[in-house]
Amino acid sequence: MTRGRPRDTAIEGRLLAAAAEELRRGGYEGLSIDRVAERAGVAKTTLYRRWASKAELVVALIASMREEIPFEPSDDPRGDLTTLVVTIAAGLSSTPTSLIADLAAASARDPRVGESVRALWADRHGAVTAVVAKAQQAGIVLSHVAPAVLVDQLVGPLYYRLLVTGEPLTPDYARTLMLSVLGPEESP
Amino acid sequence: MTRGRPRDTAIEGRLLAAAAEELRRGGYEGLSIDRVAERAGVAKTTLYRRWASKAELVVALIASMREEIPFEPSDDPRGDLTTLVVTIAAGLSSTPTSLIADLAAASARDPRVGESVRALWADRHGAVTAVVAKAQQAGIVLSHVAPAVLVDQLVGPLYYRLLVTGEPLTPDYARTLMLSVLGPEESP
Amino acid sequence: MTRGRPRDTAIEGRLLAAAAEELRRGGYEGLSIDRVAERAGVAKTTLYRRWASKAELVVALIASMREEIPFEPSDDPRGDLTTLVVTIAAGLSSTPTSLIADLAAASARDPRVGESVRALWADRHGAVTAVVAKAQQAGIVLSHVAPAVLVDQLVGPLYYRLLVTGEPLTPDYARTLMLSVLGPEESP
Amino acid sequence: MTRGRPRDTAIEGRLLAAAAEELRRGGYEGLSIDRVAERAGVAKTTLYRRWASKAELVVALIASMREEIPFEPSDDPRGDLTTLVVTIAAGLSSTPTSLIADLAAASARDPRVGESVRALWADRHGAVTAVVAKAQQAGIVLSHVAPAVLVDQLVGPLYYRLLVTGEPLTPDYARTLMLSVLGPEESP
DNA sequence: ATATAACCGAGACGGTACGTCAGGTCTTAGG
DNA sequence: CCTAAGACCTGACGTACCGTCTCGGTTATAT
Repeated sequence: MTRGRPRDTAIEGRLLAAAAEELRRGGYEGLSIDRVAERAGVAKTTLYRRWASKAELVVALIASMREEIPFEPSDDPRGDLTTLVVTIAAGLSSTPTSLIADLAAASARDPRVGESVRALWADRHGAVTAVVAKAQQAGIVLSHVAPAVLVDQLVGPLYYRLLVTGEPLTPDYARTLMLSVLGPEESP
Repeated sequence: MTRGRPRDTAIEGRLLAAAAEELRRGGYEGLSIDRVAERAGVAKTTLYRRWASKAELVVALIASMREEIPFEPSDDPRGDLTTLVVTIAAGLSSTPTSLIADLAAASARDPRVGESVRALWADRHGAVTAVVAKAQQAGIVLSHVAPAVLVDQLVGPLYYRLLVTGEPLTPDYARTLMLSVLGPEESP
Repeated sequence: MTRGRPRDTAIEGRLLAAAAEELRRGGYEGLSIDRVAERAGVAKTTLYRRWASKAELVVALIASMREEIPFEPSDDPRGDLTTLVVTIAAGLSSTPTSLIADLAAASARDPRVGESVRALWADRHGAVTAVVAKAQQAGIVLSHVAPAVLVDQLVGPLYYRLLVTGEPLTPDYARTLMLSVLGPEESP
Repeated sequence: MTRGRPRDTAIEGRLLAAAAEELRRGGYEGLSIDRVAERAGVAKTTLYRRWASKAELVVALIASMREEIPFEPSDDPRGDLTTLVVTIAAGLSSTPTSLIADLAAASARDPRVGESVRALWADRHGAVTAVVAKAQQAGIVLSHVAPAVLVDQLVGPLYYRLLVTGEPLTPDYARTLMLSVLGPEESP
């Protein structure tokens, strides 16, 4: 079925490592395909066989850098949600802002990149959505609005602060968001 | 004291106008210094005499793009807020997304650009904050969270959809946000 | 061993042809790298891959321009010499003066260019030298001076008029030179 | 008659000195008008008021660098001529070759420059012509050719060597030229 | 004494070219 | 079918230079 010389599996790792180093130094703009290939000791063609553009390379890079968020929903939707939002905020603020902005820009320019980038956030946001729905069913949360909207109001402000106002994403801020969206916890 | 030929004051305007048009079409990356100069009917050197790089040009451009949004608060904070959010959403969705993303990216890279860009949104967001504060005082809105956070939850989702999820910014969506944040209107 | 895509051999020719045309029109100063590349239907980088600067391009160009002048010595050295000098004069005056001057200037600046340029004239001057030597042996010409000096006195005035005094190089003038150097023809 | 503020006579000297230094370092191409003006502590306009172009500046510079050749014709045309040719050769070889070539090139491009440059050589060559004519009248030199042609054969080879073949201009060579043109001196 | 004309410094301006760099595609030889 | 190497195209970048121009301000001479 698959004939010919197989891909050297080690190459991908070397390329991503090289790209990571480049990204670390000069950001998205400072990342040069030529330099990445050279640093990895690989021909440019070999890189392009794996990712069709600089944007895709970076998407893959980010994807590889992201640690799986092992998330086990408990019986406490409110607690779960807080954990999730705090984790997302932490993840965002530990990534160079310009990178995230660049990914957004690349997404806006090229729909295919957009798809990849959205896939990048997908599981985090999916997890949030799931928990919010669960909370709604449990009656903890206002049910007169769609869960997607609540998610937007939990996660959107994080990106907003990051990309627009430039204010910091502290865990406290994340918890305040929770409070505002879910309302104060009822004392039993 | 030492003067020399004064700068042609009309040129700066023509350059910024040309740059604005370029930016509108192709975003930050698509803005070419050569084309800007040509479109303005000016030598490239004349442009570089004013701004030392593409980045500086864009900073100045953004600063110059800031338009006043005449907003007259009425006695109905809820109505005012809806108008504002819908207007902001309309403004955002009528601007090329990539441009907004590029501005965010440029902001993240260069603090000076960030300052300019934030100033760009300042009026609008300021108006929202003012009205939210007023609504809180009138008891229309939950008062257990800072007004700034409520603003984030009204405006943030707009940018989030625009830059991250790519979903459309309909007036309906804006109204739904309002509903979620302020709660359903009380029937008198 | 390490190959890569081979250079397109046709390109060099096209570039040199384009450069020759440019040189013919505007001399060294008028030769624009951008125009040469454009005329050759080639990217500027492709040109720079071959020659690192305008000067190097011109060196190569001159080297390539060297044409053979088929000259068959007869039994009549005096006639041969006249033919040669008249031909050289005609060649010189049909070439734009500024080009020749530019070549001289470039030669003076860069020894490598000088070498190329000298090689350019080599055949012609070599032929003159040969015939002069032959004429000396035949006793037609003064033998108390080295043939090289006589050649200088036949060819030098041509360049002198061209580059210094600006006077025209007529065939008559060439013949007058001959007469002065060889003396009047003896009537048999 | 001549109203207005008179030119500052010191400036011309400073400009020429600055230009000379520039020329010494980088040749004609390396001479930058801006730098000359700056080095002379003078505005560019002030320079252009004196010379209309870089070429004219250089012409004036050369003219200013040329020392008067005080030449007193004696009763010995042969000796006079030798002196003259040797002096000219010395003058030429003490000037950077590229400069002379550049002047020739500039002359070919611009007739006005040509005129200036020719004026530069005028008196030297005029002196040679005068002495040659005198020698012809005295019967020392072949009279079947115009004096101008003999001059060309004495002076032309100097420029030829300088600009074309690149061979050195030794006093010996100058004397050999003399010998060839005038013939061996008759022993009385 | 007061125009007036030409000077001077400073620097903007248009135009043209330079050489470099980046992203992406294509071509060849070899594994 | 992959890899390596590198040529190629497109297009932009920022710099340098030339020669012109437009200022404010400074001398001189001519009226």
